[in-house]
Amino acid sequence: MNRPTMEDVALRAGVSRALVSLVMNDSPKVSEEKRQAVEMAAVDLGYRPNLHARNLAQQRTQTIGVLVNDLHNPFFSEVIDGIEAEADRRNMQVLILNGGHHGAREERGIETYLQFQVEGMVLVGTRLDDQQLLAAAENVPLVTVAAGWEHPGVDIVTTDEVAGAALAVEHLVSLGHEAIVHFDGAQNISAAPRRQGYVDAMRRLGLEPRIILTGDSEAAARPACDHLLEISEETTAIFAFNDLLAAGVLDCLNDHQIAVPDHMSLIGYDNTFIAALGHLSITTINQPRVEMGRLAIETVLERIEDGRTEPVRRVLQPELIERDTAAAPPIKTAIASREDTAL
Amino acid sequence: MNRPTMEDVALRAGVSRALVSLVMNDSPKVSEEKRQAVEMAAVDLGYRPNLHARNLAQQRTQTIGVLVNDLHNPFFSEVIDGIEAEADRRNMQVLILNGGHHGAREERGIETYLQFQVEGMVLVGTRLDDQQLLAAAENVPLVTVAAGWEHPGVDIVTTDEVAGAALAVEHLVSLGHEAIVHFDGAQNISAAPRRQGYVDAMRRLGLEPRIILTGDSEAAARPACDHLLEISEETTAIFAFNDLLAAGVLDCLNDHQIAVPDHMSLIGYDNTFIAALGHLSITTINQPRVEMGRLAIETVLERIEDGRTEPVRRVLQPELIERDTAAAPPIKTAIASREDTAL
DNA sequence: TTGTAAGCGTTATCAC
DNA sequence: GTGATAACGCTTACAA
Repeated sequence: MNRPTMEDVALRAGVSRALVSLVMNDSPKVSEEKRQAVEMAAVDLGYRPNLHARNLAQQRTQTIGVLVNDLHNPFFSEVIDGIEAEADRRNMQVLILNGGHHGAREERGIETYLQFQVEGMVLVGTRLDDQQLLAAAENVPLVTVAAGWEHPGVDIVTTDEVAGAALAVEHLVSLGHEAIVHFDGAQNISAAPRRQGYVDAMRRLGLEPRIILTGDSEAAARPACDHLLEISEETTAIFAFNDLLAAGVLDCLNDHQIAVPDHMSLIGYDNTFIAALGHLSITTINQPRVEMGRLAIETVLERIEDGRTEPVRRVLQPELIERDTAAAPPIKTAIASREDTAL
Repeated sequence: MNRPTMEDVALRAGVSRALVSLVMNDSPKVSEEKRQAVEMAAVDLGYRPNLHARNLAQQRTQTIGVLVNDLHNPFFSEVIDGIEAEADRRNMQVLILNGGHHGAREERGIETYLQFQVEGMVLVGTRLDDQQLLAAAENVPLVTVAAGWEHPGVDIVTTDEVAGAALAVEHLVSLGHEAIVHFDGAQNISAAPRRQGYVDAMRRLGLEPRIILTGDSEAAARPACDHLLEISEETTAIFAFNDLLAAGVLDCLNDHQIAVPDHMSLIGYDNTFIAALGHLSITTINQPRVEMGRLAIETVLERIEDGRTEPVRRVLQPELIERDTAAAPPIKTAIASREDTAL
């Protein structure tokens, strides 16, 4: 026999299908007697409600679709923690789909969610373009986390990345650095605001911004770092697009016998657990990831349950986390003889 | 107006609902003319098939549920890569649910999948007990990855972790180590086989196993490491339960001014990107994670599509990855004056 | 090739 | 309280 249905349970309990439904949704208006009978029958048969039938009949799914750019990046998994916790609290089921860095996958993910009739979508760090975003937002409440431009119809939860980058620059300058270069995140969705923040802050402080197009992975660090050391003798600090990149830079500097932070300071971004690894201990910029996830669910639920219709933009504040890779620059003479005094 | 349905599309295209269905599932037996008409109507209306209705009518979901123990651990995200790639190739949709280290969440996840009518389930590193496992396996093809005991009705994809641990021990011994201690994974599902492999290998080589109950996170390393250094002067090598733990140990040794690998050798497990981080460069044991994911889907599909019924157990081989944390032990005199010669 | 009609397993609206 | 009965949106024989 196939999976038992409500009909089967009803038959066995000697009641009607509707009564079984009421019991399953523990409605108050059902006699204790019948309730017991139904519950027994259900257990005996190993009955399990069919979610599709339920969703179809109920015309709602209580489900929110989460699409994440890259499951490997620890940044995203912590945002998911916040999302799951809040969704649990609000009795919403969440589905997770992984973009895997692939635009096509992300598009398919959105389509899947739409067909699934999710009641809301949360896009975490995805790089969908405006058109795709808006197309999706027409059909369902949509909030982007750590990604995405301003758009009517799309809610945004993010941190002020421009300010975050400025924090890094200001910290380095306050330590006495002037020749600070930025290893930028290339096509990563957050690359632009961080670059912007870096450039603005440098200019504001009367310094010359210098940017090397790099990327957002550890591997991307090597060529950029090698290049920098080749062309520039005087650089004393690097502001890396993210922690992963910073880890790569650290490695490269190590190979080049350049001590951190004695001869080169380094700041990352995201404050993922990578930066916290004792052995690396990278000074970085924190984003409140769990809170971002929580807020994303809250925000999307405002549309679903409270019927909000104007877009909102929630911006959290980044924070400097001081660790061991940023310190005062070496005195000039030390720079000149970098080789001699290296680690 | 609500979401358009097939009915709406049919009306607009001037055909029957069934015809629309045929077009949607691009059946060959529909005239080019009508197909065009239907497609136009669908686009005009922004029609999107309702997955629940489809699943209900079709009596299948083409969906495999993946339940993963901990999204933070990079080990799991790579298994997921393999799962997604293979599922794509085989035209199966995968859903991901996160156990988040929580037994209760895992149970709920299984229940959700069952109600969802998934056609198969993949459990990655979960710690469900036998009873829960079997209960689930009764309803749907089930394969565990890197987790779970032998069970009729449950397929297993794993690596030979006993052999993996032995690999670590043998490598250290071949370098000349004798006083090798194991920091074990406590309640982690893989702790037992790795511990076993360590003990067996040590005994086989005539050495005395020494185990310190530790855990599976970076944070767990500190107390164990402190403890070890307090009680034992002669230890020359540590075999850590996993890379994360090894990273923590590295940090602790660093604080204690013990040079790695000069005065202490260290081997991790999993070969996650943590171990590969240039700055850490931890010698470790590799598990072919992507292949494990791929194989998991293949295995579950054998039951779904080919109707296999006897359980299988697919065991892949682990592999030693030599990096920079394991070398010959210091000569005896160096050990005695560890403090003096430290980094 | 196309249309008709009978499900798929629930929920929801009514009467009783 | 409880039971018919009509949706829900789609697929799938079967007929035409």
